[in-house]
Amino acid sequence: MNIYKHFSVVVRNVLQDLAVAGGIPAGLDLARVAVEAPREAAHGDLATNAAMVLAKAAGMKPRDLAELLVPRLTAHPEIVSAEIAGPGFINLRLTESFWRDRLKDVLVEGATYGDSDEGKGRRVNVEYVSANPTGPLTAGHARGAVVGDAIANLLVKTGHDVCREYYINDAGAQVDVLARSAFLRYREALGETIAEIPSGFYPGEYLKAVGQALVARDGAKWRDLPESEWLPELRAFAVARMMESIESDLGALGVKMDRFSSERALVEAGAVERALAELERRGLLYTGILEPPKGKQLDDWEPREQLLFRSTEFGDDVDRPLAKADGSFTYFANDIAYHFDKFSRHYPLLIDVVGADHGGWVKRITAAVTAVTDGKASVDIKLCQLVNLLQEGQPVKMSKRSGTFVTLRDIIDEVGRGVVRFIMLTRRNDQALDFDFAKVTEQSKDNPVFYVQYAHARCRSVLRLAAEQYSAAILAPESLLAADTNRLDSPEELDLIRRMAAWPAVVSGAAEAHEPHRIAFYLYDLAASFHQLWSRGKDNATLRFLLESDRSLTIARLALVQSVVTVIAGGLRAIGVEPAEELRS
RNA sequence: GCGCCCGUAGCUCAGUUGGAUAGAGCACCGACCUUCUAAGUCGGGGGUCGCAGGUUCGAUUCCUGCCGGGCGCGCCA
Repeated sequence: MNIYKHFSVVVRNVLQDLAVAGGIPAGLDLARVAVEAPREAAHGDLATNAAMVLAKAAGMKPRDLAELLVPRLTAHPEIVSAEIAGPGFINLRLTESFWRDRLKDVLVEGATYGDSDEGKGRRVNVEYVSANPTGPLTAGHARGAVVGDAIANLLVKTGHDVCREYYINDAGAQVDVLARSAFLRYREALGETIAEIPSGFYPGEYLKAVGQALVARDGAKWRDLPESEWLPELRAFAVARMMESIESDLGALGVKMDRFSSERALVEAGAVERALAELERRGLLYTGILEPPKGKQLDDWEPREQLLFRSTEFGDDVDRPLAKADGSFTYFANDIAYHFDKFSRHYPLLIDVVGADHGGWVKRITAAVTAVTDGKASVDIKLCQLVNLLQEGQPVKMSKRSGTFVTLRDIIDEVGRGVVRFIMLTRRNDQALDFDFAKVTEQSKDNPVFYVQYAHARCRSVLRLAAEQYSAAILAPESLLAADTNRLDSPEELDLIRRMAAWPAVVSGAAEAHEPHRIAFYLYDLAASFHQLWSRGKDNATLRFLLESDRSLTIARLALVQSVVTVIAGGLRAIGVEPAEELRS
């Protein structure tokens, strides 16, 4: 149950009743009425701004309106008290049994606790990673991969029909460079000595395997042919090899795409012409001359007539070129075609997870999507800021040009998949993130992955011990569901229950905002609540979970512990992390 | 020059889409281990939410202008 949505309905019903009774005018706009958690727990369990946002329209003072609402709210069986505070807030306190019933929600729903059908099966396309197929995935790609995948998971949990998609940029000049670089390695594999990789080629060692594989397949077949003969074949071969490696790296991270879309295939199928025809039909194309960009030195700037898209009509700063001097389409034109293609596949909601260097591209693609779909599709672009790789606080040196860089695979091998995925979500996506190899594997409170996993492991340890001391039957669903949860009455226990009750709303909010980092922060808070409760048992033996002398209380506490396991495990899985059974090393 | 992102405790960052006395962790000071894992917990000090206006019952949040940091800026992808 999403408690905020639940009580939002309660408040709205009260307002309707009040309108029927003539206390307030009928037909007030209730859109801004909100029920949320107060910042300070001391203020109560929930707060509503109803009296404040409706006061003006109702022609009343906020507090007077609140006075009318309070008795009706208090009459609700799940509400203990309602009091007016500050400028007109109504603070609600809920019955303890309401909170304890949420524990039953967790136990009954298990792994699906927090899931909802809010998305109503709406189709969403999440495009992420989309790294150029010219080399292995790097540390930088890891962030986009994790963010995109977690967003997709959250959308699935909230009842959306999600497509995880990778766009292969296999149509530009960079894949020709790849092909030529692979050809060098091919000759090398045939026994030639390549002293040094010339500039303008990719120097990476990973291309040796591509050269060898081609020899294995075709022998010396291509060696003495002119470039025009071998280029298309080598390009296709090398791209396919790169994509295999990329897919396998993504697999190591636990990311599985539903679809790989090839830019080249799209272009060859005439998708660009179709998309541009769509824009033409709406009168959004013209031929003109752009002003030279200011503040940047361009020695070779020559004013030139070119095909332009009126992106300024949709909020962009300048109109954007669609055709190059040689008549071929720009990357932007292909991008429009690709987004139109996604829309044509019946995805009205598009999410693009891209690197921060795409900042300047947001306005134009947003404009293009609106234009080419006639406003029927929207795109949300999540820019992921840099990941700074550190070792004990010192930057790890990387240079893609010289071919030395830290790959995604290196990082996973070093710290594990779960750590990579969790740490990548410990900042908002638009905030730069430090990834310190020493810190992320440290077993301390300073390391959020460890802290959360430790809470889960502690819970599992208690459950294992319970099964030993009593019997496995004590942990059976029917045993835990029959627990007398009224025995859970300490502030720490109730705090933990309240936090777990918030989980469905956290999932819903994170999914709606496309902000998976909220899950990581929530899990940290939940873990803290649990560690607090745990340590109370240190001071006072009667506060431990397992009590020989009191079986009924033990069962109630085991129900609580099982719920914590369920919520933490569910939360970790939502961001693609496997919960740990134990951390003792 | 223009655009986008960011500016919150000494440091690293949250802040539930505009709410009340702005929160965590680290660092610092002081407590707690014959224990279901002390790899942890509790307490304390610490703030002009970059600055100045505006919008309104109410602004860290929205708008405008400055200041500071990052990224990007025709025919590359």
